[in-house]
Amino acid sequence: MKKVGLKDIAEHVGVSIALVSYVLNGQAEIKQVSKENAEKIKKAAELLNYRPNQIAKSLKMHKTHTIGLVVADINYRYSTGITRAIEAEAKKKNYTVLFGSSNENEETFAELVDALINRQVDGLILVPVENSQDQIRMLQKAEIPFVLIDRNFPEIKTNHIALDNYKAAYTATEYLIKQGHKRIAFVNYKTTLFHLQERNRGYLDALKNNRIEFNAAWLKEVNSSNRTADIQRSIDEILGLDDPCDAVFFATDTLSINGLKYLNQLKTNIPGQISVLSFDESEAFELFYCPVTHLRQPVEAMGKAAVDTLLELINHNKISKQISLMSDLVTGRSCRE
Amino acid sequence: MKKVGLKDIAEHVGVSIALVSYVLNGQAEIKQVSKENAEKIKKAAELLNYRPNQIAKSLKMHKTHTIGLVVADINYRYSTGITRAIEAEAKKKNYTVLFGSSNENEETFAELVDALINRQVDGLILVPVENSQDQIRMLQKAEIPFVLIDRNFPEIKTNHIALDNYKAAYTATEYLIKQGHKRIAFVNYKTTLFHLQERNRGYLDALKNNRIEFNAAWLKEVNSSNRTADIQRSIDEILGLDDPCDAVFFATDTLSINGLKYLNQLKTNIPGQISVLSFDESEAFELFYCPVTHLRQPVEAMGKAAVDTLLELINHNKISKQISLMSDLVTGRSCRE
DNA sequence: TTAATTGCTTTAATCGTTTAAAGTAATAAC
DNA sequence: GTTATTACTTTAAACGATTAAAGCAATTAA
Repeated sequence: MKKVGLKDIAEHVGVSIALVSYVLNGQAEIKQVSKENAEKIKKAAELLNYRPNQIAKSLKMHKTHTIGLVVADINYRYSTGITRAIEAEAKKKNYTVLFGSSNENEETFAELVDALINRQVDGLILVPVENSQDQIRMLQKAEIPFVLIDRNFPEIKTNHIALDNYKAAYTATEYLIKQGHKRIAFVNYKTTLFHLQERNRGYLDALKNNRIEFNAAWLKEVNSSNRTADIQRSIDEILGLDDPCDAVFFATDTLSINGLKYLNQLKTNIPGQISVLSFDESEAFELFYCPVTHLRQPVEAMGKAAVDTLLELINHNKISKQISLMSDLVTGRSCRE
Repeated sequence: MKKVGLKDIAEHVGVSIALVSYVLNGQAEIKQVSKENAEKIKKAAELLNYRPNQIAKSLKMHKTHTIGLVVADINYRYSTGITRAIEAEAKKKNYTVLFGSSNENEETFAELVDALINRQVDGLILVPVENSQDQIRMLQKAEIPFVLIDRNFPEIKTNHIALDNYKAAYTATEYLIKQGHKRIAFVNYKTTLFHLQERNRGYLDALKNNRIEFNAAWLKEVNSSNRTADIQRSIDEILGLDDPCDAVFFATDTLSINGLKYLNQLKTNIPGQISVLSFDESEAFELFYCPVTHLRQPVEAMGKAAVDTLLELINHNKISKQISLMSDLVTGRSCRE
């Protein structure tokens, strides 16, 4: 079955292609197409099962009604949540989402961004990876509409939407302190990513402002390429201190899932021996024998904000938005009361 | 910064557009372009930062080098796994993946398929939802290359790639029997989806062939729109029998996660009181106090097979493939030994 | 010397749309 | 009866690429 185009409808009805185009684009009224022809054209389109060729339309209109989304890793809970939220919002606005996962790899990230641009997406929503600054600057120079989400680079002025990571970490740490913990460990990735560093800062400031003297052995930085081993060593260390830690705060869901697995292996009693708190969410947290207290990110709001901001940019409004959102502390039973 | 096209390069160098196109498509040799011009053209393309407009190319070539993927629900573990696998394989073959999630909704499914076709994807990989038969038949009539994955309709002859669900359920049930279980419950969704019904059949046949008399109270069918309550009632019932079940086999990860949550709430001892086995995988399974024994689907192989089959369809037409894959039983500690 | 060949380049049609501009026939105005 | 207006419809040029086919020198062959 060969593809039917405007031409086929035009021939079938016996009018010109233009007329068909007008009618099918709802311009029948303003182009004063006769009711008779309008009717015939609609019928024929239906009959022949016409489907507009978006490619041709895009070429002519210089608009694809598509936005590109690059997440850091599709296996993250955050990624599926944000993808769903962005898709839902985009659909409402009649946009399609083209999607890719960089797997935290700088080159894959660049390739994806390139591929999306070549496909003429109208704009991009990006979760940038470490060292992708040049790529971001390139987008700015090329004047391609984009918004960063989840992460941003403080040295580059961009439109971005992210959690207030400092405040989230601060609040959570303070929560642990209020629960009576005195020796709180913080396990984070070793990274230059600003949003994760902000979590360190929040943790440290909360300790300081609550007059808890920080012990350098409490802050653990895990190398993502050696995650499992590093986490195990970190946990061994914080539990093996002369004054062992009585709480551990994980900076991401991936860290805590790994960590919990090891704590299980050690048959550690949570929260009896040590309290656990984590950033992000995971279905595993609910299923854990003591549901894990965690900081839930407002992915729906983020997704909506990202799409809305991007569409403003696409529609030529020179806007500058840096949106900061708050996380919810979802209390489980993994923290001593 | 305005977009640079072949024309800009041609003007910059002082040659025709055709020459530029030949050089940039690696046809310099066979079109016998002079080394001098070829060199100049390449330099100019670099200098002007030329990016081919894939939209224009697609229009001309009637090929977008894009495949559309519709998963059932991006929140399923299966979906992220298969998406990743398909993306990786597609990338190897130089295809891009356009992606959507139907959320198990028939209309959303139809809309997504439509949108992808309008975008002129070269073919589709689909996880069809309940009652999407008409949509599938429409694709066949329109001769659009597609392959079904995970699920299929026995009444429609299609190319599809899926687990051997019967055998998987059979093997797992038999495993439980071999471990000495006598009263094995099976919790599935109430559905017309063939692949889930096959799981019922495998469960039932395993009982029969092992001379265990089936008790109708063991087979529970959960309504997905009332999942949590239905699961809880099911579990109450199988535990409340005169002869309570000593094992429960969940037909999907979503069912077992919900079920385990409730079993936790009841403070049931797994596997002491009841053994648990599940289809699919989940990070929650690993983190559960007794890692959950489960049937892992070979998503990488499936993704590869799906892409390979689809590309064959796209390129050479007329093949017929029904690929059946085997699952692995990953043994945790949730089954009595 | 003329014709054929080789080496390289340009012309122009095409893909399926959109849309300004021009065309046409019927009716209304003067 | 001529001109203007109205009510439609068609023509044709884009959009940015690909690629047969044609064009044009310079070289070789007859």
